[in-house]
Amino acid sequence: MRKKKPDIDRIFHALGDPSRRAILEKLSDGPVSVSRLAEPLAITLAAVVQHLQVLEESGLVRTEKLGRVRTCRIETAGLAAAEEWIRDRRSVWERGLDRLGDLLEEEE
Amino acid sequence: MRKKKPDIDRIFHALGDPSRRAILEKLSDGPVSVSRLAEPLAITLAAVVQHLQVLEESGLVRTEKLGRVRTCRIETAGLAAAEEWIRDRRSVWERGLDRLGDLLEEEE
DNA sequence: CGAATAGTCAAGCCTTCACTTAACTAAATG
DNA sequence: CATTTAGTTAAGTGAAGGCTTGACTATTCG
Repeated sequence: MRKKKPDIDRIFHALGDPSRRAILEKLSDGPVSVSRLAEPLAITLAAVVQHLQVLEESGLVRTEKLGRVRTCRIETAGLAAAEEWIRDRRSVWERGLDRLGDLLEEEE
Repeated sequence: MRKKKPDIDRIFHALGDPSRRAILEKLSDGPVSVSRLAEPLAITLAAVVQHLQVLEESGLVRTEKLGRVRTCRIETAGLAAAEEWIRDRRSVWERGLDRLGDLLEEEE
């Protein structure tokens, strides 16, 4: 059993919120400061900071503070983990489809 | 502007819950009845039914009732949409990395 | 220096959410 | 027919979640 999971639980929880996904979308264009991130978002700076905390704890975002500006960037490893989880579910299922309605169980 | 989303919102919300992901994991081995789905899950049948509703409304699962048994199966299109969203974020980011070869250090 | 800028922290407020219990319907089985 | 099996629905509860306000800390600028 592999124990070294990049916290799939926190990752998917973080991805579950639309504001957080919006942040990631913005961030995928490149590193952005917190207030710049907040600008288009119809919510308070404070709220953005809270989302950022969740994103950082889940490993989806990395931030770094220089002077009074905190710069945020996407951490691809987190996204990759989520993508992998999904791909796994899909591929197992599609392998199952090869049976084409057969009631035989798997092997392996 | 673009309205043609396969309900990314509901999909990621659905994926955000661990019980729901457990259901999907089980389902990726092949179609299963509701009560069989509930068996390993430390929650009530009623709770499972509710999760199933969320999963079905999000398009991640399709169900079909024959007699008194409802059979559930994974709908790969939903998973594919989520996977695509993630891949998009990643690829845009990685493209950006090519342009700006700025300083970034991996920490472990 | 004083003022503006960029964040941070802590309560508190609602709303949403997962889950339970309990009462109920419909189909298979003895 | 009576019972068990499989699922459905409704109502309620407690906890978590997203967001706001407001007070506070650093840093940069005129």
